[in-house]
Amino acid sequence: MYVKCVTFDNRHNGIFNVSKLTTIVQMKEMVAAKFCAPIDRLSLYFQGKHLEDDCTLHDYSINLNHVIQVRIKPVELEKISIKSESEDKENIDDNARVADEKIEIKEEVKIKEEEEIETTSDHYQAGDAIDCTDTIVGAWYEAVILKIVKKGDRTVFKVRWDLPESKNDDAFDVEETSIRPRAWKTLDFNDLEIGQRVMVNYNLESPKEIGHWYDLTISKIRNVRTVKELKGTIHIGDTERTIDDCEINIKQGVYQIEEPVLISERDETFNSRVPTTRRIIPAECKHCNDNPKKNCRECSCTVCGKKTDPHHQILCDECDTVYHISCLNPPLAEIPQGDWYCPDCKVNADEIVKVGEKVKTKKKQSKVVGTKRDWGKGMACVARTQQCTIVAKDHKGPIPNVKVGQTWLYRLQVSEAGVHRPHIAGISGNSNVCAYSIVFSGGYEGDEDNGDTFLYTGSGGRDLSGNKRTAKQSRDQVLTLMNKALALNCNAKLDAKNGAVATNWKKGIPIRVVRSWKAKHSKYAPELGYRYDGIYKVVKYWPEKGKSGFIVWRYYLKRDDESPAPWTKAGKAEIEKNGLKMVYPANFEAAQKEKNKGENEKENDNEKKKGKKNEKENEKRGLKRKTKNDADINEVSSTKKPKADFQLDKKICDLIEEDQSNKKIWDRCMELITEGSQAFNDKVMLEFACPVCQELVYKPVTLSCTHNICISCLKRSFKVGSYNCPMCRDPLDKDYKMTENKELSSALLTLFPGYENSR
DNA sequence: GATACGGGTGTT
DNA sequence: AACACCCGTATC
Repeated sequence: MYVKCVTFDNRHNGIFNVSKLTTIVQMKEMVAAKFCAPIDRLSLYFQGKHLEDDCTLHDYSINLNHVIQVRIKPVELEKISIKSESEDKENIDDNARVADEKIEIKEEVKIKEEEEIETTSDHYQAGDAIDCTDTIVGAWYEAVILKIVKKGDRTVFKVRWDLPESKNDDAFDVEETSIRPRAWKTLDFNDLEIGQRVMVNYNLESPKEIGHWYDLTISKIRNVRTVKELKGTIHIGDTERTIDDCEINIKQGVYQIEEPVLISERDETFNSRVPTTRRIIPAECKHCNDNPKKNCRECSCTVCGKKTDPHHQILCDECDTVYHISCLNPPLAEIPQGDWYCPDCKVNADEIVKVGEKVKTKKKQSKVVGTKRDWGKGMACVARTQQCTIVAKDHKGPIPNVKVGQTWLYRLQVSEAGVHRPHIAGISGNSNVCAYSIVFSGGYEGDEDNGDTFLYTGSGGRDLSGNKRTAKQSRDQVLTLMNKALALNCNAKLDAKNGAVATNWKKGIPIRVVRSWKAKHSKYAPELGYRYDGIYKVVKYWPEKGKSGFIVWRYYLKRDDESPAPWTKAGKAEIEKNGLKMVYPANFEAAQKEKNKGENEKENDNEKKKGKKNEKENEKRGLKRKTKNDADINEVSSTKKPKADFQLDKKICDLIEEDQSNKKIWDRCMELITEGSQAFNDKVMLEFACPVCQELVYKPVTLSCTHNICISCLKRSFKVGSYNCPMCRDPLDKDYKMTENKELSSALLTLFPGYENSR
């Protein structure tokens, strides 16, 4: 698998071919070589965690395309001066790097030395109860000012959260913009007005549950006798981020936002009006809702559940489970010094705690470390890096922007493209609706391929115990799950006993068919990877005793697609015309190139050797070229270099021509036409992405600032009082009349047929 | 929680 | 070349 390493300053980066069992030390060696930095000055981080030398990438769940941060520790100042004086021979690059670091260090020191002088503020003083936003959640929490200081020319407030357990030494620095006087006045629902800004409780993830306290600009009030409804735009902290159309749970109260008051204008009531209770926020333990009277084995002692005697409770350094030391077996007399692991985590005493080693391998994952196999170099278990959102998961028929003949190297990429979503399963569908797509891999005995028609076998009836993914038939297949789904595509009444024949096969529900290169006995399979072969339909299906002796369900599929099949002469011409190229995983080609480059530099290979090398490499990877008997297949000479002479349909050209208001954007897209339809379509999708919903614009409005927005997205934005272009903030009139750019609409819909179904 | 026509490495 | 083995992931 491939991972990317980047320094914090983004000055160095590189892609590395690693396996799950690659250790952090090995990783450091690779990084050191590539970044020309001494290994002992490297620190690696992943998602904020420091990576320990003896652990593996697997221990930290580092997967394909993940990014590891690299810190090159600066050398201490004195050392630099000695070094640069004594080692004049150091090359220029190195000197420059060292010099840079020197500056960095000086800056660090400067910040540290910055003096804090106690000062005063017009609006606040020490001891004030305030509300303060935090940078992570972006909500307002109760806090107290401890001190006001001057750092250089900045006024900084030293505050702490107003919690029973919070102490004065938990103080942190904030700017004046992040604080305001403590809210105290709850507003009557009947007094609320549209456009008013108030503070409410909202849960971003599950709006019905109790959440944190955010500012809200009210956009809708419904107040009838039985129903009280409040909607509006939630503001995240003091930033520009907002979320429109949030429905507020008003049971928690609506607070007035307090404006800062000059200290000179404060009256006696100012401090006394601060509420004595704290506002509600989500419980830390969902299990017991933080109820101190309730026993809870989740957030308290896992043995007795009692919340008593917190000073004698310990946390396992591995799994964070809580134990009373007296509840342990055998019990401990006192809290142990240093790391402590619970009985469950301390399975293998000699695996635990080397000095300085903090992160342990997780219980569930430790098994893999025991294997000798260099697991994880492949694509078998990696996660998707992209999601197809242009159509819904249950989309039937072709995927807009995916042409017949498109191939992908791995199933993962087919999934990312939205053509066939499951990673392994051959049939994608819903047992109550129909099947959407299948992969024909010829993996079942009796699968027969005649190109335009083929015999497909259902799934199931295999013993997959022992964590297997495939196996021999060991029992009868039944017409349930995906087998039933595929049967529903047939234009006939479902018969789970005897099967059925379509009355009019063309009227069946379309199925996207992907042919796998693993269908070794098929003449129609691609040489490598997975190829979209277009729409097929189920002509008939029936149960049958397979070679294994068990019943399997068979399906006879027939092609029903306007585009020529990829194995025909016309189909090959189409592929060439459209410039369809194999889709590789992200970074795959770059890493491959890198690898070849490295080897070529080493051996100073010539062009011919390079070619051979590539072939050899591919062979090693199991990507052998297939030799096949293609006697009765119309083949276009494969020695010819693929060249895209793709041209847009006249119909589309005319539609584009009509969309004069976007001429410049279309011109930019047209520049890519020589690279084939794929490149062109990708560009169109990029250029015409709605800045609000990030999808291809649907029913677009073209603003005078040239930006295109979905009419529904723009309406939503207006509804909450934002009268600007969402892209460039160009002001718009409150009464701006939104009109759909019909020309752009029809051009896009013609270019991406079926797209409107997903909107 | 069960299911799945992947994609690797190592062994026969 | 065939097979045994193993795993994380997405979907139902």
